[in-house]
Amino acid sequence: MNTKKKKLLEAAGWRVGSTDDFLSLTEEEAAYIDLKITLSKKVRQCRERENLTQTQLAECLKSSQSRVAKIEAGDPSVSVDLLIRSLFALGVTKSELAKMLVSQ
Amino acid sequence: MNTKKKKLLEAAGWRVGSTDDFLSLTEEEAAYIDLKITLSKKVRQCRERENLTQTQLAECLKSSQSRVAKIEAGDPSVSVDLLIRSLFALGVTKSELAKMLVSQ
DNA sequence: TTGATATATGTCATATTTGACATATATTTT
DNA sequence: AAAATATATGTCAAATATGACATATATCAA
Repeated sequence: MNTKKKKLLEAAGWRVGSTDDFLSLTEEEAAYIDLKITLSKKVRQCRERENLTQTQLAECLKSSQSRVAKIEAGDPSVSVDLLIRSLFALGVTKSELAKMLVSQ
Repeated sequence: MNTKKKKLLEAAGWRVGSTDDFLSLTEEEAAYIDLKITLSKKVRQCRERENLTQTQLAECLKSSQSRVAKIEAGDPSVSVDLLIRSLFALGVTKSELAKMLVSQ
């Protein structure tokens, strides 16, 4: 995946319509970015539901507050691995994760 | 002795050196590995359904045959990112991906 | 059998992701 | 208001993932 493309997309902000035809993304690139955005939003949702600070979640993840901020910001430097591990750390199950993908 | 967890690790191709290693496996680590195994199986399923060789899928992914083999083997060097990008490259949609997580 | 094609495994230089840190900016509390 | 707390952003060395390659082992057709 083109990192520059992702960075551009992210810098421009996602709220402007769909990502599909933006910068001529392929279907799979769009799906991948869409997934990352969905997951990043869910991390914030779950963390706030658990009344945890970013610092507290960072401790669970053995990471840092700044990285949690990036996770929730959908920063391009954050992998799907880390997003999903964050959700698991917040107690999300596989079936709940599945629901997250479709619920948006 | 949690043999279930050990089997999870071994099925994924992880080298479980000592008993201590797999005993320290937390629920979230187990969920993460379980997810990777599920996804790797689905990649093979989808590729075979499309009648593609590993080499052909590698071309789609701009990767290599050896990496596709590792993807399908659930090799620990393969990220969830790559697993999911592989599925998207095979035409899997977000909602289909969601179903994959629960169907096993 | 042989040869052709497909998949598996090991290694490695490069690329990407990571936690950590500094520090800026919100947000809340007193 | 200031102080305390929470979140955002930029940077970077170290850790991890990656494609590419060599080569081993299947699988299958002739």
